[in-house]
Amino acid sequence: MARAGITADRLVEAAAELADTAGFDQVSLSALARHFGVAVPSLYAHVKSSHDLKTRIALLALAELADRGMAALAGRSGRDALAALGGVYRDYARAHPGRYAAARLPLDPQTAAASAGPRHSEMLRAVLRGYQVPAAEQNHAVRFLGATFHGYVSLELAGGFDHSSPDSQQSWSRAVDALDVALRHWPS
Amino acid sequence: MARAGITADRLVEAAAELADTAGFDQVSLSALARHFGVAVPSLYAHVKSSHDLKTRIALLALAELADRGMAALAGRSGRDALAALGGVYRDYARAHPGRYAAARLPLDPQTAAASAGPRHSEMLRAVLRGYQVPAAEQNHAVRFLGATFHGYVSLELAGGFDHSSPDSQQSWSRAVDALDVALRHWPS
DNA sequence: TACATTATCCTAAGGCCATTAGGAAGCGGG
DNA sequence: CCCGCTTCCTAATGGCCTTAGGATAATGTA
Repeated sequence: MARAGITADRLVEAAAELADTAGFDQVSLSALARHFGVAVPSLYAHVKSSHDLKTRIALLALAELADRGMAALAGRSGRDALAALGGVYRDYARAHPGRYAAARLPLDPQTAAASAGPRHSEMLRAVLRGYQVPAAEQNHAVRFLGATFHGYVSLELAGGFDHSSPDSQQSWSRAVDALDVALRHWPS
Repeated sequence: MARAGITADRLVEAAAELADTAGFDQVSLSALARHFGVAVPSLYAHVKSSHDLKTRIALLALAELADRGMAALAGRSGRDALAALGGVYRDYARAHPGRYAAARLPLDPQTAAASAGPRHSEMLRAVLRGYQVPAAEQNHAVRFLGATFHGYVSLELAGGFDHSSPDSQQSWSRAVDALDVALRHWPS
């Protein structure tokens, strides 16, 4: 019987692809086994469980997002950096909704610490360097930024802005402006 | 055989309770059948499907949230109204995480239109009455507010703020301040 | 009260999914 | 060449959702 040549990485890649096209909740070992023309239990040679597979998608998404974020932030500051980082999140979520959903998965503490998650906080903190936010307020501002980015992307992805004018691009632009204002006049 | 006295409402109430205590993803017809001491297919006399049940939890949550929001907004304006409405979302999500998760479920257009969803936009719009946001900017601001509220609550619920200082209450307070600033200096 | 209707509940059965156990077969190193 | 590791298989278990069709309790009516 010819081998299918499955590796953990190829599996995760295919799973991420499936998540983006069919929805994260459609990711299953069964679906992947069908995709690779293989029996379901065969996949257990590569991943520990269905949960393990989903966690790996999350780690992939967090890493891809962090890479793009770092690239976007390079050489930018202030409002430019803010818009660039926000744009990365938004664009990634629209291009890869399944991966983005995976990235919101709760991770156990060790996994989270070893993930690209910390890099995300660092990126938000880097954006703040372009504003005069007091040191003691940095964490608050990071949380505020993260919340708004995630919230907007999440609502947009859920289709919340689909059937009402004006189009989402304009609202996004305004949201970035509003964040810029809030950071420039950070309350203390 | 004694009847269990199940009604659709009691079913949804129990499901919502289960969602809050065990997690929304633990809500299943099986679990509810066990809870009521009844065979699983019996539940189909009251709900059309598992999806129908979850949708009803979402409608319940949206309605409860809207009721509390309306009550909190009564007699308040400006920053007070902003903080009150935000507090309703945050407190509800912390007290009823399962219901809050249900409320984020995508609804088909008719169901959404008949739900309490529209009341939520109205509440956000009511908050804006306390600020000088131009009419053409109202939708942008509504989306911005909704995104930040939801984003913050969502991250907090996922445990994102659990293991880092300072505590989430302070960050929340700052987030409300930041929103207030953004609305008072809305970019146009 | 007796009966018919309806709503509630049941068992049986089929399908999809995840997981474990244990066996066969490809593939590379010695 | 062949030993061993990895990959893959079948078989079996158990959980979930759903439909079909039958029995029974509650309700209203003659």
